[in-house]
Amino acid sequence: MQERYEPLEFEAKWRQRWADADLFKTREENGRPKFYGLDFFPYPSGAGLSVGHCRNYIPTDVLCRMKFMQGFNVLHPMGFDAFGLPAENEAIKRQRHPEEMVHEYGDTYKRQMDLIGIGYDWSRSFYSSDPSYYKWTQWIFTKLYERGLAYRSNAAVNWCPKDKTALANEEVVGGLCERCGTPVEKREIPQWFFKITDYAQRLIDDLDDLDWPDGIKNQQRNWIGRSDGVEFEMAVVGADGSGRFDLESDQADADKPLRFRVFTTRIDTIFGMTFCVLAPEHPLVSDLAARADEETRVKIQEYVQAARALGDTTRQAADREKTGVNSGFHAINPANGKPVPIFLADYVLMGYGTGAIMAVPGHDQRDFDFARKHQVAIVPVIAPSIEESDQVVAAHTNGRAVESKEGVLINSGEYTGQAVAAAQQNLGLWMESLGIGERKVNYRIRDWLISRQRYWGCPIPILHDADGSMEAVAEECLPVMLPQVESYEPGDDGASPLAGIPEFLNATDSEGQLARRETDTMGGFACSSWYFLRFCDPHNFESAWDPEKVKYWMPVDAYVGGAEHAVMHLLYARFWTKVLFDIGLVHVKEPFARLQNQGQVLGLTPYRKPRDGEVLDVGEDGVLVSFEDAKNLSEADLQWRWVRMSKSKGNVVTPDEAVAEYGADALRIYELFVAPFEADVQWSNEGMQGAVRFLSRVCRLVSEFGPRYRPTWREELSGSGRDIRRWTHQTIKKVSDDIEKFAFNTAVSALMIYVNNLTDAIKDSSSDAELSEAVETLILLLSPMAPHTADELWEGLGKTGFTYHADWPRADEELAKVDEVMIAVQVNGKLRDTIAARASASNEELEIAAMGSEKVVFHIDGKEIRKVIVVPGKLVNIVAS
RNA sequence: GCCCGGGUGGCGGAAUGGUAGACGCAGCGGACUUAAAAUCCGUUGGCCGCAAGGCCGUGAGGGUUCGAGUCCCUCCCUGGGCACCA
Repeated sequence: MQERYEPLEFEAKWRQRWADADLFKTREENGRPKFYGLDFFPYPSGAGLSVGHCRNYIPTDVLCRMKFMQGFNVLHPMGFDAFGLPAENEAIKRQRHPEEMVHEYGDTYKRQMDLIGIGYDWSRSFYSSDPSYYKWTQWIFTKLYERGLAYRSNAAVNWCPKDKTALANEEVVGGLCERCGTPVEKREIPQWFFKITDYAQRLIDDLDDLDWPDGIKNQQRNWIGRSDGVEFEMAVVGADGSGRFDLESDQADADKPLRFRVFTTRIDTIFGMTFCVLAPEHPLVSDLAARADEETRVKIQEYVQAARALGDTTRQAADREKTGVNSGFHAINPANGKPVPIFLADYVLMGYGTGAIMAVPGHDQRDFDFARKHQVAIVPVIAPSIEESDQVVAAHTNGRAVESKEGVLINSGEYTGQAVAAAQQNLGLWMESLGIGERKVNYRIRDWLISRQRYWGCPIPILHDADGSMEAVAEECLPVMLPQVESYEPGDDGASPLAGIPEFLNATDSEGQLARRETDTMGGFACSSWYFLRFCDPHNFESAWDPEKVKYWMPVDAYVGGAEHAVMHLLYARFWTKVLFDIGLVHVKEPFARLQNQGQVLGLTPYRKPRDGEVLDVGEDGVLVSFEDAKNLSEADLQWRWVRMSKSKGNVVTPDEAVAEYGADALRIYELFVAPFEADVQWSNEGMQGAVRFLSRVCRLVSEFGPRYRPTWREELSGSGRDIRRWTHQTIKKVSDDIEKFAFNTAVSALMIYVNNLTDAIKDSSSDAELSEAVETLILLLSPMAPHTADELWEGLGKTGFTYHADWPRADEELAKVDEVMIAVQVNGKLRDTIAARASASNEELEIAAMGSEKVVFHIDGKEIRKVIVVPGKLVNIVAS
């Protein structure tokens, strides 16, 4: 038997045996509860896995292994998110075809996942680029199309000039392409969208029932961005401010009354409106320009042109000066009938609300800044109280709007004196009663732009008929196969490379007429929005899935991955699931009942202090240097930092290296133990060494005890090793509970304590039966975390088969109970002594025992005892003065 | 600016309102060794003390409580997300 942890001697052997036994093939036996454990669908990168990625896969594996041993049918699959830009860009760079490339990379991932002992059922694996998979991605697209949830629209979209494709809003961060950091441009191209906005409210509401990290739920709520407010109508009047607009003009519809609608969340401040703003793209702008005098018309047109020319990044920079132009027209404030000037300004966005606002400079900082620059009046209408209205004026003098919702209305006609909340309610009702406006909810989220003008994606299954209409490709004609091509580089013209392939492009519609295929492909997030359903029934060629199988396995019970997907994948997958629920194709409204985000593994990385005048990359305050160069730098110039492992930083540790040097189980134990699951960790060779030591101690304990091991210990328990049995059953409970709640670090800690205790206990030659139970239990509790070592030791005890097939130990609450406890004795809240007591001791007994302590007597000497607090099993606190 | 996290020994971290620092890493002392590595044993928050013991201590300040790392208020630092979204 192994006397120390020597992974080279047995780990590979066990992996081979597991593979030979098909150990991780999904069990679907009747009468067992199910458990679906899933890792985020990875894109297989050419760099392979780092030990950072393992931080995702190891914990899920531990939980799944324990669940299986507890008798669950466990679904623990893995596949590859192979379609999409990262793969295609990599393929272009390497002059390879993405198809063969992703399979090669996927094989590497699989090899590495096997190397660290992850128990995936590979028989269920697939690539999202497999026609047998994307056929059904297309099929789901047609389902959305039939329901009006997939539509084509000419829109000003975010275009990445480097990746040469349109991007979803979620893929644009701070005006830059999330993937390559290139500033995005606005382009008017017909694009495909999914109508996720129809589901905005449900996507917010159903978060409540999910067992997800609060941070992620919050991010989703913020991204969807519900705002409750009032939308109302404003009438445009002549420049003199009187009467309805009916300016004399030779234009035919010049006397048509002009109106526009505004949305506000602060209807309570309506009496403070001193101007209105239209977005430069607002449809009313051209009407106003047409009716304006020559000089103003030119000014308006110039401003609209200038706004259009600005990129989103510049235009939406929050610290930019507020530009704008006065239209010369006015609008009537419905609350007090007063006319206010209408400006055009690009700080108002056409894409949100109505593209027009009522501006209240007294209580909105943006309006305040604009009003100051353009000399518009600022009227305070909210104050802490009527008496304290001067505070508001003082703030304005200091250049600040008062955005607080605390306080009451002032200068607000009959509403003066009302609290903000009441006034919001009352003004909303008043507007509704007169039909001027109504209370309304707006969402920040936009529809999901799904089309990409790229080759390597799932073709959108749509035909453009000769008459200009569109139709979805019929199910029996799916999949629309992505053609095999030599060259697939994207062009600058906004057209997909597929548009240049006549054999693909030309097709016939359902009536046999000539038609043109849609040539855009779907962004990768479409493919990953349903893969968790396919895993339930991956070999189904008749349909996307058998509803019974999905009904059995869904929802995912533990979904594990990085927090960076908080609002993209997780929102899209929830949306698709809801649509499929509405169609009746799945029975769950939410795909992922429980979500856990693992922390990252950081590598120590050398940086050099910038030289004078050196320009740094965005977000960096030093210059990345290679480990070689670092050796030649002076200590003053060199800075070591902990940063996320990545190929480009040169700080990656691969599982291959870690396993070769320390062993797979050591890597597993280290990553589980080093920090809480969700925390970032700093990679350390010393820490790995600690894991090796722990596993060696386990081996030594089991091998030293081995000769005394009694397989029939159950019949031989004598009642002597009470402590041993108590540790055993306490540890079973602790480890089981901790794994369940993703507290792997404390689970390992509990095993370490257990091992330390048992190491002492075997020095005593008695209690062999109790120790036999303990050693068996130790191996089984260790099995999900260090499965190779557990199986090796299990066999060493003379057992046959795998620990994976053994029953998970059950904690006996009676045995876990302590019969003697240490009671803390405090005087005035300060610890003065600890005393031993029976666990069943009554409060009175504890109080008497505490009073009997010499140390306590010393501290209460001469004082009056005012109160004694007894916490059974814990402490006695004597309050004396 | 808004919304979430997080500040505990030299380090990673543990602690249902009830003995702060479990467990591990690093350090120190010792055993084994010709020696080193490995391993094992002991020790390790700070200050005072020969010791017994005492005092201080969970970012800062206040509060609630018999008792606060934990709950409440104010502030500081820090990580992340969103951000001209009306």
